[in-house]
Amino acid sequence: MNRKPAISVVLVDNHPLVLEGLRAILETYEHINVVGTAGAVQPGLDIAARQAPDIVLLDINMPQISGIEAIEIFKKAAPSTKILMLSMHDSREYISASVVRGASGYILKDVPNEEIIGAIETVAAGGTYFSTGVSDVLMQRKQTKENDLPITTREREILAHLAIGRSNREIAGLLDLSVATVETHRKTIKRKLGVSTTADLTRIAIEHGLTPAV
Amino acid sequence: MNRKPAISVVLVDNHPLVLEGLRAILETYEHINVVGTAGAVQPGLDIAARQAPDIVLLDINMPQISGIEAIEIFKKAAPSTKILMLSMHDSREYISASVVRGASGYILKDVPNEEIIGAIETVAAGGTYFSTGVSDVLMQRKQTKENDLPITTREREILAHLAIGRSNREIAGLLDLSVATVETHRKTIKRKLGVSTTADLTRIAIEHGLTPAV
DNA sequence: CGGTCCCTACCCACTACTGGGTAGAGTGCT
DNA sequence: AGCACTCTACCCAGTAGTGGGTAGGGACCG
Repeated sequence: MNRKPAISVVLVDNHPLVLEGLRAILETYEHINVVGTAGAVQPGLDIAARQAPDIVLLDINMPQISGIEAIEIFKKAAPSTKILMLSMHDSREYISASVVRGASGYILKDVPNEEIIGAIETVAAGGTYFSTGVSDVLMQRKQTKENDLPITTREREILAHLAIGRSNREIAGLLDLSVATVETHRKTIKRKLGVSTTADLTRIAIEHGLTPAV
Repeated sequence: MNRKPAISVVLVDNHPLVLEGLRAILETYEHINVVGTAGAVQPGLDIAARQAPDIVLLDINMPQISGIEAIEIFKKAAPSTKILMLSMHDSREYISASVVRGASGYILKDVPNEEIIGAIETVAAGGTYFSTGVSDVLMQRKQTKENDLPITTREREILAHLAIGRSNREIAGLLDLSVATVETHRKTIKRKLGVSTTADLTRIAIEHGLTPAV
């Protein structure tokens, strides 16, 4: 059970409970070595830069700097360290955002202890690990992304405003455009998306996460 | 430090990490006695019914039976036991729902260990404990609820449709009404709510949970 | 340099929505 | 019965959005 060299792990989570729990769980395994814990991104970075651990277990929901944003910062501070995300949610956005930024894995906090250990071992060995269900989410996400909205940046911006009920005039005012221009964009968007009503636009905007997630 | 009789506590949380973390934290205090842990409501109930602990620490987010629903069940199974809710979120709905059902306290999982201990002591002594910020939320909630939307059922229904961008005609079709009637409702809603644009209606509908939470 | 795309902006006729009314039928309360 | 309220529905004049065009300037690419 202890043939491999020990895996060094740093824990970053703003919940003391989770930190304690993780430490307690991981310390029962001889081949896993918790070399530091941090309650926020910055102290975590300091530890990671000094220790260059094999793995950073990074909570996704943290105040100030979120775990997602922190991925790239950790990658710079300790390039050889693998990032394993910890989350309460199997949210599409979080998962794909993590993968895009270079995380090696994404595990949900409610999985059995053994799965967490398995994930750490897999990622330390250079692999990737995603909790059951997470892979499906990624596949779904990829599909959605591939035939993502075939509209331009400006149009996407206009769509976001339209979707929350703003009038052409309001949008024109906000973006410092002529009302006529907004109308043109609106027409183009509808033509490109093959819809004719505002309700359809709203629906599409919500589906694609354009509305500011109230 | 150990003059008081020990406080018996049962932990119920579907996250093994949180259970371990809580146990680790609480066991460092001599006057707190973790007499059982459970990963779901049902086993927690069995323990609580047998042990009649002073306090049940109950996670709010659990599959099948949520912590909120569990409050009343625990109250029945062990009437003398105080319920202290644990949550990741300072959500208005959760907090007020917990209070209404008889929880003695509500603490957020990201508070310092000392605050958790303090909460347990306070609740064991017959008091109530709410994490900083939670009280404010309760006050807010009361206000919001009291002057909730002053519109009729029918108007609320129309508003939900309007807020997702449906046209008067579409709504008339869906509800089997004359377009004129929908327009009248629309006017009444705007007058009652004191707004003039569709964007305002959308905003209000979202704030009050009328939009079907996509 | 020519082609393509994006962003901007306008014209025109048509349709939808707005905001001001009024009003009848039904319900519930006193 | 009288009153308040809700839901329904219409009229009218004004404003906003729609759907069909066209078009110039700028960026990018071969």
